[in-house]
Amino acid sequence: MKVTSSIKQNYEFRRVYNAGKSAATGLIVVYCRRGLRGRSRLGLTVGTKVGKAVVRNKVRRRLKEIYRLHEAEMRRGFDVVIVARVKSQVATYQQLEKDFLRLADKLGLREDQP
RNA sequence: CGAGUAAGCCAGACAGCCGCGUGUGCAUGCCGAAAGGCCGUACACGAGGAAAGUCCGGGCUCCAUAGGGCAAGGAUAACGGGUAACGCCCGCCGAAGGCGACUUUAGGACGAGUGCAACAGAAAUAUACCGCUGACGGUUUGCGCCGUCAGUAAGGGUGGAAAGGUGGGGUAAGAGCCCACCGGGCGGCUGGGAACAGUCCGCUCCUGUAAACUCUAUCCGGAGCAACACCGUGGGAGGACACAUAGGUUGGCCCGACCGUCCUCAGGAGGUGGCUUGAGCUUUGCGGCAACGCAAGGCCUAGACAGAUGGCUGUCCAAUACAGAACCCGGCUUACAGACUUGCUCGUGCA
RNA sequence: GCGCCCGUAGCUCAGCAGGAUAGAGCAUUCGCCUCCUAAGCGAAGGGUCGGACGUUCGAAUCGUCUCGGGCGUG
Repeated sequence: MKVTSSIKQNYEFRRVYNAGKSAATGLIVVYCRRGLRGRSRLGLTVGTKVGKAVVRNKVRRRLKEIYRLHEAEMRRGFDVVIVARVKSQVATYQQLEKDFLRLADKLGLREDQP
């Protein structure tokens, strides 16, 4: 991912949860917060409740892939955290993609579509 | 052909586009005093049979320990072998199941001691309720009946279990009291490397329970890669030096603000190593029933640190299960869609 | 990684050095009481003791394996 690094430290996640805006569907929750200028950052949270290691890996990889494919459309300079909910373990890739795009529009993370 | 049984093996394949981790090479664009880091690009490699549960056994590291033993605590339990070791594996014996191939098996000791055995039953490890028998006494013409004392585990019913079982002799009635056969135990003899087996001989100890305490034999020091080693801002402890209207830092100077200096020790956050070449995999030959061992040749096969395998499309296929390395090995256990191979057994038919 | 605990009625818990009817409180249903309700009183229903296998004459209790849940600690 060219302009996006990842959020790693727990306090950074906490800052986004507390001080950021959020939106949710049944599958995922998206938090966002204005961060460094020109650099976007992505954090993924897939808790133990979602499933076993294989299931969590699959959900995380799908979310990462969704973000990667739509990175070009996103506004820069935001810290974004995507939290997977329990239902996401049975969702298809297409469902996850649809929900993410809807939430991104709602939070104003995407550039205005031409 | 059908039914079964045992063992082994695979764990979707191929192609295209986008994307990820590690290593090597190239390029030198950016940062840096340098070491090096970031970015780009090419190539190679990139999860499992259980990576899982964490139930055992080790390696490795640190701590403790002169060396050894005892106690405590824990584990294991027929015998022989394999192994680095094991509670694992192989072979074999006994027991149980199956027509059979074969499967299952915590399988030492209750003849060292202690405990427990509810309810039922007269009585539960010792016993006389009913019954049977004898003696004495009473009663009766007599048979018999009643009482006291003694003998008796053959019969009754209870129970998981009632002094090993069956038959005969014997006796007042009975009893391993005696005999024959049988079960189990102990000692001897024969066979076997051993467990063990035996139409052999002797003894006569014979309820069950040790996944009850216990006894016997063997084994075990503790903790874990977040171990441990190195670097290590700030702060801490100790020592030496300096003793204060001093000195240092900030600053051109004053005011103001802050502060002892050096050395040693332990070391939070963070970083680097540990980190993958190993009781390794594989081919052939030899030894062994086998587990396995030996020799020669070949191969290098993830190493992350918020943690790499995903998305889309097409073809084949009946369909894709259980599931993600985290210091490393040997096992065990558990989960699992299916595909394939081989040996053997039983039944049926044909020649 | 290491260590520990708990699964029993719809809920909260007893019973766990084996003994055969598995109890208690709350809740549920029915009856009494009351003009009605609550409270009170009386009764009833509801459990394969998380699962499987074993030891034993007999297992909620003992052993092994397993499933689920929770906690401590570096």
